[in-house]
Amino acid sequence: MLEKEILNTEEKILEAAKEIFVNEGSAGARMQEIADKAGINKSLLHYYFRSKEKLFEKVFSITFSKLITKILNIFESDEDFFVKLEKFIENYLDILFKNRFIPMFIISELNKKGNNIAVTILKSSNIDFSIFVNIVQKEIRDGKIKDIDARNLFINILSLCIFPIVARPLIEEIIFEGKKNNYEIFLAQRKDEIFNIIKSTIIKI
Amino acid sequence: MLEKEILNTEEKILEAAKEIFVNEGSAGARMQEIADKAGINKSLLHYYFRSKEKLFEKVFSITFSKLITKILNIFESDEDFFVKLEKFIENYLDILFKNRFIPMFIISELNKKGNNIAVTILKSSNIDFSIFVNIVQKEIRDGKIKDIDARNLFINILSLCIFPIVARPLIEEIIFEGKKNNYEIFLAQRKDEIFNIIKSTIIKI
DNA sequence: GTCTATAACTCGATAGAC
DNA sequence: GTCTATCGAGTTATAGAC
Repeated sequence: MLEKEILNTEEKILEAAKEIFVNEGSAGARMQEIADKAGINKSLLHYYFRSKEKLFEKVFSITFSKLITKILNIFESDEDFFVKLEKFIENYLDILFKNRFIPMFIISELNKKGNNIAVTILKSSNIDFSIFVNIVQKEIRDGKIKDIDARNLFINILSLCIFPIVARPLIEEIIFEGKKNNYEIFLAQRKDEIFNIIKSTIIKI
Repeated sequence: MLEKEILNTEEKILEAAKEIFVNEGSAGARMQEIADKAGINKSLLHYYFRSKEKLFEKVFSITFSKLITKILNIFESDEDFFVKLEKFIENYLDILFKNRFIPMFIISELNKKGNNIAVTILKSSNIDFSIFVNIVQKEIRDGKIKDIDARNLFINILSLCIFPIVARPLIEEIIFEGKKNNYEIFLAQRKDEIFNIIKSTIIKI
Protein backbone atom coordinates (compact mmCIF):
# COMPACT_ATOMS: atom_id res chain seq x y z
CA MET A 1 0.00 0.00 0.00
CA LEU A 2 2.71 2.45 1.00
CA GLU A 3 4.89 1.07 -1.80
CA LYS A 4 2.07 1.66 -4.26
CA GLU A 5 1.70 5.26 -3.14
CA ILE A 6 5.42 5.79 -3.69
CA LEU A 7 5.23 4.32 -7.16
CA ASN A 8 2.24 6.42 -8.01
CA THR A 9 3.88 9.69 -7.11
CA GLU A 10 7.11 8.66 -8.75
CA GLU A 11 5.29 7.69 -11.91
CA LYS A 12 3.27 10.88 -11.90
CA ILE A 13 6.49 12.82 -11.67
CA LEU A 14 8.19 10.85 -14.42
CA GLU A 15 5.23 11.25 -16.72
CA ALA A 16 4.99 14.98 -16.11
CA ALA A 17 8.76 15.39 -16.36
CA LYS A 18 8.83 13.54 -19.65
CA GLU A 19 6.26 15.85 -21.17
CA ILE A 20 7.98 19.00 -19.99
CA PHE A 21 11.50 17.88 -20.88
CA VAL A 22 10.40 16.67 -24.29
CA ASN A 23 8.59 19.91 -25.05
CA GLU A 24 11.05 22.37 -23.59
CA GLY A 25 14.39 20.54 -23.66
CA SER A 26 16.64 20.07 -20.65
CA ALA A 27 17.68 23.72 -20.56
CA GLY A 28 14.17 25.12 -21.05
CA ALA A 29 12.33 22.84 -18.63
CA ARG A 30 11.34 24.27 -15.24
CA MET A 31 11.00 22.21 -12.07
CA GLN A 32 7.98 24.32 -11.09
CA GLU A 33 6.23 23.43 -14.33
CA ILE A 34 6.94 19.73 -13.82
CA ALA A 35 5.61 19.91 -10.26
CA ASP A 36 2.45 21.67 -11.43
CA LYS A 37 1.83 19.12 -14.17
CA ALA A 38 2.37 16.26 -11.72
CA GLY A 39 -0.01 17.93 -9.26
CA ILE A 40 2.55 17.99 -6.47
CA ASN A 41 4.88 20.34 -4.72
CA LYS A 42 8.21 21.40 -6.13
CA SER A 43 10.19 20.10 -3.17
CA LEU A 44 8.77 16.64 -3.71
CA LEU A 45 10.62 16.49 -7.00
CA HIS A 46 13.85 16.88 -5.10
CA TYR A 47 12.73 14.39 -2.51
CA TYR A 48 12.28 11.76 -5.23
CA PHE A 49 15.06 12.64 -7.65
CA ARG A 50 17.48 14.92 -5.74
CA SER A 51 18.17 17.29 -8.62
CA LYS A 52 16.92 18.45 -11.99
CA GLU A 53 19.90 16.80 -13.61
CA LYS A 54 19.14 13.41 -12.07
CA LEU A 55 15.48 13.69 -13.03
CA PHE A 56 16.48 14.48 -16.58
CA GLU A 57 18.86 11.54 -16.62
CA LYS A 58 16.06 9.19 -15.64
CA VAL A 59 13.58 10.62 -18.14
CA PHE A 60 16.04 10.61 -21.01
CA SER A 61 17.18 7.10 -20.24
CA ILE A 62 13.64 5.69 -20.21
CA THR A 63 12.50 7.59 -23.29
CA PHE A 64 15.61 6.69 -25.24
CA SER A 65 15.51 2.98 -24.53
CA LYS A 66 11.82 2.79 -25.44
CA LEU A 67 12.54 4.39 -28.81
CA ILE A 68 15.54 2.20 -29.56
CA THR A 69 13.73 -0.98 -28.61
CA LYS A 70 10.95 -0.12 -31.04
CA ILE A 71 13.46 0.41 -33.82
CA LEU A 72 15.70 -2.61 -33.37
CA ASN A 73 13.26 -5.37 -32.41
CA ILE A 74 10.76 -5.07 -35.20
CA PHE A 75 12.88 -6.88 -37.80
CA GLU A 76 13.26 -9.94 -35.60
CA SER A 77 10.29 -12.04 -36.71
CA ASP A 78 10.34 -14.91 -39.20
CA GLU A 79 8.14 -13.26 -41.78
CA ASP A 80 9.20 -12.35 -45.28
CA PHE A 81 11.65 -9.46 -45.26
CA PHE A 82 9.51 -7.24 -47.45
CA VAL A 83 6.48 -7.87 -45.24
CA LYS A 84 8.52 -7.00 -42.15
CA LEU A 85 9.77 -3.88 -43.87
CA GLU A 86 6.28 -2.74 -44.82
CA LYS A 87 4.96 -3.42 -41.32
CA PHE A 88 7.85 -1.60 -39.75
CA ILE A 89 7.34 1.53 -41.82
CA GLU A 90 3.60 1.45 -41.15
CA ASN A 91 3.94 0.96 -37.37
CA TYR A 92 6.90 3.22 -36.92
CA LEU A 93 5.33 6.15 -38.73
CA ASP A 94 2.23 5.75 -36.54
CA ILE A 95 4.33 5.76 -33.38
CA LEU A 96 6.29 8.76 -34.59
CA PHE A 97 3.13 10.60 -35.55
CA LYS A 98 1.64 10.10 -32.08
CA ASN A 99 4.91 11.03 -30.35
CA ARG A 100 6.12 13.67 -32.71
CA PHE A 101 8.38 15.51 -30.26
CA ILE A 102 10.26 12.46 -28.94
CA PRO A 103 12.76 12.01 -31.79
CA MET A 104 13.49 15.75 -31.80
CA PHE A 105 14.06 15.61 -28.05
CA ILE A 106 16.46 12.66 -28.27
CA ILE A 107 18.42 13.99 -31.22
CA SER A 108 18.53 17.51 -29.88
CA GLU A 109 19.84 16.47 -26.46
CA LEU A 110 22.44 14.20 -28.04
CA ASN A 111 23.77 17.13 -30.06
CA LYS A 112 24.41 19.45 -27.11
CA LYS A 113 28.00 20.35 -26.35
CA GLY A 114 29.76 20.06 -23.02
CA ASN A 115 29.60 17.11 -20.68
CA ASN A 116 26.44 15.66 -22.05
CA ILE A 117 24.39 13.26 -19.92
CA ALA A 118 22.40 12.14 -22.96
CA VAL A 119 25.57 11.04 -24.73
CA THR A 120 26.76 9.24 -21.61
CA ILE A 121 23.50 7.31 -21.50
CA LEU A 122 23.76 6.52 -25.20
CA LYS A 123 27.31 5.19 -24.78
CA SER A 124 26.39 3.06 -21.79
CA SER A 125 23.33 1.63 -23.53
CA ASN A 126 25.37 -0.84 -25.61
CA ILE A 127 22.98 -1.18 -28.50
CA ASP A 128 23.70 -4.23 -30.60
CA PHE A 129 23.50 -3.12 -34.20
CA SER A 130 24.97 -6.39 -35.43
CA ILE A 131 21.58 -8.08 -34.96
CA PHE A 132 20.19 -5.95 -37.77
CA VAL A 133 23.28 -6.50 -39.90
CA ASN A 134 23.00 -10.26 -39.47
CA ILE A 135 19.34 -10.30 -40.48
CA VAL A 136 20.12 -8.32 -43.62
CA GLN A 137 23.14 -10.47 -44.49
CA LYS A 138 21.10 -13.63 -44.12
CA GLU A 139 18.56 -12.26 -46.62
CA ILE A 140 21.41 -11.48 -48.99
CA ARG A 141 22.91 -14.96 -48.61
CA ASP A 142 19.50 -16.52 -49.20
CA GLY A 143 19.21 -14.54 -52.40
CA LYS A 144 16.12 -12.69 -51.21
CA ILE A 145 17.53 -9.18 -51.59
CA LYS A 146 20.34 -7.41 -53.41
CA ASP A 147 23.85 -7.29 -51.98
CA ILE A 148 23.55 -3.97 -50.17
CA ASP A 149 25.17 -2.27 -47.21
CA ALA A 150 23.02 -2.84 -44.12
CA ARG A 151 24.19 0.46 -42.64
CA ASN A 152 22.95 2.41 -45.63
CA LEU A 153 19.66 0.54 -45.55
CA PHE A 154 19.21 1.33 -41.87
CA ILE A 155 20.00 5.02 -42.29
CA ASN A 156 17.79 5.31 -45.38
CA ILE A 157 14.78 3.88 -43.57
CA LEU A 158 15.24 6.07 -40.51
CA SER A 159 15.92 9.19 -42.57
CA LEU A 160 12.79 8.84 -44.65
CA CYS A 161 10.62 8.06 -41.62
CA ILE A 162 11.98 10.44 -39.00
CA PHE A 163 12.91 13.56 -40.94
CA PRO A 164 9.39 14.47 -42.10
CA ILE A 165 8.21 14.25 -38.48
CA VAL A 166 11.06 16.23 -37.03
CA ALA A 167 10.96 18.89 -39.73
CA ARG A 168 7.19 19.16 -39.56
CA PRO A 169 6.97 22.91 -38.83
CA LEU A 170 9.21 23.63 -41.79
CA ILE A 171 7.42 21.31 -44.19
CA GLU A 172 3.98 22.35 -43.01
CA GLU A 173 4.78 25.99 -43.64
CA ILE A 174 6.87 25.81 -46.81
CA ILE A 175 4.96 23.13 -48.69
CA PHE A 176 1.48 23.26 -47.21
CA GLU A 177 1.32 26.95 -46.33
CA GLY A 178 0.50 26.22 -42.71
CA LYS A 179 -2.42 23.91 -43.47
CA LYS A 180 -2.10 21.27 -40.77
CA ASN A 181 -4.68 19.01 -42.38
CA ASN A 182 -2.90 18.84 -45.71
CA TYR A 183 0.34 17.86 -44.02
CA GLU A 184 -1.32 15.00 -42.17
CA ILE A 185 -3.00 13.62 -45.29
CA PHE A 186 0.26 13.84 -47.16
CA LEU A 187 2.13 12.03 -44.40
CA ALA A 188 -0.31 9.11 -44.37
CA GLN A 189 0.13 8.74 -48.10
CA ARG A 190 3.90 8.75 -47.71
CA LYS A 191 3.93 5.27 -46.15
CA ASP A 192 3.70 3.75 -49.61
CA GLU A 193 6.22 6.20 -50.99
CA ILE A 194 8.80 5.26 -48.35
CA PHE A 195 8.18 1.54 -48.71
CA ASN A 196 8.55 1.73 -52.47
CA ILE A 197 11.78 3.67 -52.27
CA ILE A 198 13.34 1.27 -49.80
CA LYS A 199 12.05 -1.70 -51.77
CA SER A 200 13.67 -0.38 -54.92
CA THR A 201 17.04 -0.20 -53.15
CA ILE A 202 17.00 -3.84 -52.08
CA ILE A 203 14.91 -5.76 -54.61
CA LYS A 204 16.62 -8.13 -57.03
CA ILE A 205 15.97 -7.49 -60.69
CA MET B 1 35.66 55.02 -39.34
CA LEU B 2 33.26 55.19 -36.46
CA GLU B 3 30.70 53.36 -38.59
CA LYS B 4 33.21 50.66 -39.32
CA GLU B 5 33.93 50.21 -35.63
CA ILE B 6 30.20 49.77 -34.97
CA LEU B 7 29.89 47.19 -37.68
CA ASN B 8 32.86 45.32 -36.39
CA THR B 9 31.52 45.03 -32.88
CA GLU B 10 28.06 44.20 -34.12
CA GLU B 11 29.45 41.54 -36.40
CA LYS B 12 31.64 40.13 -33.67
CA ILE B 13 28.57 39.86 -31.47
CA LEU B 14 26.45 38.24 -34.17
CA GLU B 15 29.14 35.73 -34.96
CA ALA B 16 29.66 34.81 -31.32
CA ALA B 17 25.92 34.74 -30.67
CA LYS B 18 25.37 32.45 -33.62
CA GLU B 19 27.89 29.95 -32.33
CA ILE B 20 26.51 29.96 -28.80
CA PHE B 21 22.83 29.87 -29.83
CA VAL B 22 23.46 27.10 -32.36
CA ASN B 23 25.35 25.00 -29.83
CA GLU B 24 23.22 25.62 -26.75
CA GLY B 25 19.80 26.53 -28.14
CA SER B 26 17.90 29.68 -27.22
CA ALA B 27 17.10 28.43 -23.72
CA GLY B 28 20.59 27.13 -22.98
CA ALA B 29 22.55 30.08 -24.35
CA ARG B 30 24.01 32.56 -21.85
CA MET B 31 24.58 36.23 -22.57
CA GLN B 32 27.81 36.06 -20.54
CA GLU B 33 29.11 33.28 -22.76
CA ILE B 34 28.26 35.24 -25.91
CA ALA B 35 30.00 38.32 -24.53
CA ASP B 36 33.10 36.28 -23.64
CA LYS B 37 33.25 34.70 -27.07
CA ALA B 38 32.85 38.12 -28.74
CA GLY B 39 35.60 39.51 -26.51
CA ILE B 40 33.38 42.27 -25.14
CA ASN B 41 31.39 43.14 -22.08
CA LYS B 42 27.97 41.76 -21.34
CA SER B 43 26.32 45.15 -21.21
CA LEU B 44 27.47 45.87 -24.74
CA LEU B 45 25.24 43.06 -25.95
CA HIS B 46 22.28 44.94 -24.56
CA TYR B 47 23.54 48.19 -25.96
CA TYR B 48 23.53 46.68 -29.47
CA PHE B 49 20.55 44.35 -29.32
CA ARG B 50 18.48 45.45 -26.30
CA SER B 51 17.62 41.94 -25.11
CA LYS B 52 18.55 38.30 -25.44
CA GLU B 53 15.29 37.69 -27.29
CA LYS B 54 16.02 40.34 -29.91
CA LEU B 55 19.56 39.03 -30.36
CA PHE B 56 18.20 35.54 -30.87
CA GLU B 57 15.67 36.84 -33.38
CA LYS B 58 18.43 38.41 -35.44
CA VAL B 59 20.67 35.35 -35.29
CA PHE B 60 17.90 32.91 -36.15
CA SER B 61 16.65 35.06 -38.98
CA ILE B 62 20.08 35.36 -40.61
CA THR B 63 20.96 31.68 -40.13
CA PHE B 64 17.61 30.50 -41.38
CA SER B 65 17.54 32.57 -44.54
CA LYS B 66 21.08 31.50 -45.43
CA LEU B 67 20.08 27.84 -45.16
CA ILE B 68 16.87 28.23 -47.14
CA THR B 69 18.56 30.20 -49.90
CA LYS B 70 21.08 27.40 -50.34
CA ILE B 71 18.31 24.84 -50.63
CA LEU B 72 15.95 26.58 -53.02
CA ASN B 73 18.28 28.33 -55.44
CA ILE B 74 20.46 25.44 -56.46
CA PHE B 75 17.92 23.92 -58.87
CA GLU B 76 17.57 27.13 -60.82
CA SER B 77 20.22 26.68 -63.49
CA ASP B 78 19.69 25.49 -67.07
CA GLU B 79 21.68 22.31 -66.75
CA ASP B 80 20.31 18.82 -67.10
CA PHE B 81 18.08 17.91 -64.17
CA PHE B 82 20.14 14.90 -63.16
CA VAL B 83 23.32 16.95 -63.23
CA LYS B 84 21.71 19.61 -61.08
CA LEU B 85 20.50 16.94 -58.71
CA GLU B 86 23.93 15.38 -58.38
CA LYS B 87 25.59 18.75 -57.87
CA PHE B 88 23.02 19.72 -55.27
CA ILE B 89 23.52 16.59 -53.21
CA GLU B 90 27.28 16.96 -53.45
CA ASN B 91 27.34 20.64 -52.46
CA TYR B 92 24.61 20.43 -49.90
CA LEU B 93 26.20 17.53 -48.03
CA ASP B 94 29.46 19.48 -47.93
CA ILE B 95 27.73 22.53 -46.51
CA LEU B 96 25.89 20.41 -43.96
CA PHE B 97 29.03 18.60 -42.97
CA LYS B 98 30.87 21.86 -42.33
CA ASN B 99 27.89 23.34 -40.45
CA ARG B 100 26.65 20.23 -38.75
CA PHE B 101 24.79 21.95 -35.91
CA ILE B 102 22.85 24.46 -38.01
CA PRO B 103 20.00 22.20 -39.24
CA MET B 104 19.54 20.81 -35.73
CA PHE B 105 19.37 24.36 -34.38
CA ILE B 106 16.78 25.49 -36.94
CA ILE B 107 14.60 22.42 -36.61
CA SER B 108 14.87 22.32 -32.85
CA GLU B 109 13.88 25.97 -32.41
CA LEU B 110 10.97 25.58 -34.82
CA ASN B 111 9.62 22.72 -32.71
CA LYS B 112 9.50 24.63 -29.42
CA LYS B 113 6.09 25.22 -27.90
CA GLY B 114 4.68 28.55 -26.78
CA ASN B 115 4.90 31.81 -28.66
CA ASN B 116 7.79 30.86 -30.85
CA ILE B 117 9.91 33.57 -32.47
CA ALA B 118 11.45 31.05 -34.84
CA VAL B 119 8.05 30.08 -36.19
CA THR B 120 7.12 33.75 -36.57
CA ILE B 121 10.25 34.32 -38.64
CA LEU B 122 9.51 31.23 -40.73
CA LYS B 123 5.96 32.41 -41.44
CA SER B 124 7.07 35.90 -42.38
CA SER B 125 9.81 34.60 -44.65
CA ASN B 126 7.39 33.77 -47.48
CA ILE B 127 9.39 31.04 -49.10
CA ASP B 128 8.22 30.32 -52.61
CA PHE B 129 8.07 26.57 -52.94
CA SER B 130 6.24 26.79 -56.25
CA ILE B 131 9.53 27.61 -57.99
CA PHE B 132 10.74 24.12 -57.23
CA VAL B 133 7.39 22.59 -58.19
CA ASN B 134 7.45 24.40 -61.53
CA ILE B 135 10.95 23.20 -62.35
CA VAL B 136 9.97 19.61 -61.60
CA GLN B 137 6.74 19.86 -63.58
CA LYS B 138 8.57 21.24 -66.57
CA GLU B 139 10.90 18.23 -66.50
CA ILE B 140 7.87 15.96 -66.36
CA ARG B 141 6.16 17.73 -69.29
CA ASP B 142 9.37 17.55 -71.30
CA GLY B 143 9.46 13.80 -70.69
CA LYS B 144 12.78 13.98 -68.88
CA ILE B 145 11.58 12.40 -65.63
CA LYS B 146 8.72 10.24 -64.38
CA ASP B 147 5.41 11.79 -63.35
CA ILE B 148 6.17 12.17 -59.64
CA ASP B 149 5.00 14.39 -56.79
CA ALA B 150 7.43 17.28 -56.40
CA ARG B 151 6.67 17.49 -52.70
CA ASN B 152 7.72 13.89 -52.14
CA LEU B 153 10.85 14.44 -54.18
CA PHE B 154 11.75 17.49 -52.14
CA ILE B 155 11.20 15.76 -48.80
CA ASN B 156 13.07 12.64 -49.92
CA ILE B 157 16.15 14.63 -50.90
CA LEU B 158 16.18 16.65 -47.69
CA SER B 159 15.50 13.61 -45.50
CA LEU B 160 18.36 11.60 -46.94
CA CYS B 161 20.79 14.52 -46.78
CA ILE B 162 19.89 16.13 -43.47
CA PHE B 163 18.97 13.23 -41.20
CA PRO B 164 22.40 11.57 -41.17
CA ILE B 165 23.97 14.89 -40.14
CA VAL B 166 21.42 15.69 -37.49
CA ALA B 167 21.42 12.17 -36.04
CA ARG B 168 25.20 11.96 -36.15
CA PRO B 169 25.79 11.22 -32.44
CA LEU B 170 23.32 8.35 -32.61
CA ILE B 171 24.66 6.90 -35.86
CA GLU B 172 28.28 7.36 -34.85
CA GLU B 173 27.71 5.45 -31.63
CA ILE B 174 25.27 2.74 -32.75
CA ILE B 175 26.73 1.90 -36.14
CA PHE B 176 30.36 2.96 -35.85
CA GLU B 177 30.91 2.35 -32.13
CA GLY B 178 32.05 5.92 -31.57
CA LYS B 179 34.70 5.88 -34.29
CA LYS B 180 34.47 9.37 -35.70
CA ASN B 181 36.68 8.56 -38.65
CA ASN B 182 34.53 5.68 -39.85
CA TYR B 183 31.43 7.84 -39.76
CA GLU B 184 33.07 10.52 -41.89
CA ILE B 185 34.31 8.04 -44.50
CA PHE B 186 30.86 6.47 -44.65
CA LEU B 187 29.18 9.84 -45.08
CA ALA B 188 31.40 10.81 -48.00
CA GLN B 189 30.53 7.53 -49.71
CA ARG B 190 26.83 8.16 -49.14
CA LYS B 191 26.71 10.93 -51.76
CA ASP B 192 26.45 8.30 -54.47
CA GLU B 193 23.98 6.28 -52.45
CA ILE B 194 21.64 9.25 -52.05
CA PHE B 195 21.95 10.31 -55.68
CA ASN B 196 21.19 6.78 -56.88
CA ILE B 197 18.14 6.47 -54.64
CA ILE B 198 16.69 9.77 -55.79
CA LYS B 199 17.54 9.00 -59.39
CA SER B 200 15.67 5.70 -59.17
CA THR B 201 12.54 7.51 -57.99
CA ILE B 202 12.43 9.89 -60.95
CA ILE B 203 14.10 8.12 -63.87
CA LYS B 204 11.96 6.92 -66.76
CA ILE B 205 12.22 3.25 -67.58
C1' DG C 1 5.80 11.47 2.17
C1' DT C 2 4.18 15.95 1.65
C1' DC C 3 3.93 20.71 2.54
C1' DT C 4 5.51 25.87 3.41
C1' DA C 5 9.10 28.92 3.67
C1' DT C 6 13.26 30.43 2.37
C1' DA C 7 18.16 30.12 1.34
C1' DA C 8 21.50 30.23 -2.39
C1' DC C 9 22.44 31.16 -6.77
C1' DT C 10 22.10 32.24 -11.85
C1' DC C 11 21.33 35.39 -15.24
C1' DG C 12 19.21 39.10 -17.98
C1' DA C 13 19.06 43.79 -17.64
C1' DT C 14 20.17 48.65 -16.17
C1' DA C 15 22.65 52.76 -14.02
C1' DG C 16 26.24 55.51 -14.36
C1' DA C 17 31.28 56.59 -14.92
C1' DC C 18 34.57 57.31 -18.54
C1' DG D 1 30.81 52.98 -27.43
C1' DT D 2 32.61 50.56 -23.71
C1' DC D 3 33.28 49.40 -19.02
C1' DT D 4 32.29 48.29 -13.81
C1' DA D 5 28.97 47.56 -10.49
C1' DT D 6 24.73 46.07 -9.10
C1' DC D 7 19.81 45.22 -9.10
C1' DG D 8 16.02 42.13 -9.19
C1' DA D 9 13.43 38.41 -11.16
C1' DG D 10 13.39 33.72 -11.64
C1' DT D 11 15.13 28.98 -10.37
C1' DT D 12 17.17 25.12 -8.16
C1' DA D 13 17.67 23.28 -3.88
C1' DT D 14 17.20 22.74 1.23
C1' DA D 15 15.36 23.25 6.17
C1' DG D 16 12.04 22.10 8.99
C1' DA D 17 7.07 21.50 10.44
C1' DC D 18 3.37 18.14 10.04
